[in-house]
Amino acid sequence: MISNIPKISEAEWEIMKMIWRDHPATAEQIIERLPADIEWTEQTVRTFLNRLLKKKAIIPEKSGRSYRYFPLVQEDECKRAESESFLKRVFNGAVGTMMTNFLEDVQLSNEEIDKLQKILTEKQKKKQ
Amino acid sequence: MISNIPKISEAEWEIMKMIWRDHPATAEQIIERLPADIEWTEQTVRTFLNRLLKKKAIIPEKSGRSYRYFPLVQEDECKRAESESFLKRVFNGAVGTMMTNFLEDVQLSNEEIDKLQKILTEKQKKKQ
DNA sequence: AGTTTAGATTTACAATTGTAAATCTAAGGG
DNA sequence: CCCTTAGATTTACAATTGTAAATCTAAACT
Repeated sequence: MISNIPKISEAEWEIMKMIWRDHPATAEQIIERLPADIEWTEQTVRTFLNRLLKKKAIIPEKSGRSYRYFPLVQEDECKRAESESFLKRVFNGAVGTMMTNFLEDVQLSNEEIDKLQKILTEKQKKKQ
Repeated sequence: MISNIPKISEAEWEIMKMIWRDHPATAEQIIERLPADIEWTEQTVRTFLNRLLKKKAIIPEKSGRSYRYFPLVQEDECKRAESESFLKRVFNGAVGTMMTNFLEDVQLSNEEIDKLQKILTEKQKKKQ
């Protein structure tokens, strides 16, 4: 089955992240919970919700006078799709290069480093 | 100085990658060298070139009847900008999560694994 | 019941993007 | 010197996106 993940725009991602994190969510709630650095009017948020509805990324459930929204696409799948697209576009699909680039560029906590190393070691074990 | 990296669209990335890899490049050359799975007419490619010119991402140099294009923005910087944007949009800026996700999802060659591990070890050393 | 109003729905509108076709122009061929 | 033509430039056009305003509608208040 071809998992049909709709194309989610940058602004829509913001909305989807809210809904994934905490659903069902009303427009109201989403508006309240938006990160402080985002300044969208209510109308703007409702527009994005409608576009996500049209794209079948979320599904509404009537609740009193308003709707509660549930995700219809999975966070994991969307992340994977978006990651693939990014990887291909920017790094020609070369994961190694991409990783190296990130690692060199960014600082990580000791815990994060440990975790990554553990995953790598696991991967290596499985290989031989 | 605020390094002014223009927003480069998906199609434009394809062109920029060609120009970074091998410049100066004429429109002709770029068209020839495009990956086989991309089917753009000459006009389409020229449109993208013009848009990149307008965005000051490339710079032309007259050469006979045609132009040779040079990159005006650096590959590294563009990659970094694009990576940051992706990271923020999809993973809320959490590099660790992103990395973990990728690592779990993707297969790497032994060499790549080694290289990544080396980088991680380096990073750890520097920390204490 | 009539009025306000919160939320939903419709409409708007410019910028960007993907995808070119149409047209212009100068250089090379006859 | 005129014609062809390769490449450049201009124009096109629908879809998507960011950003809402305008309007509709049903519920809540008086």
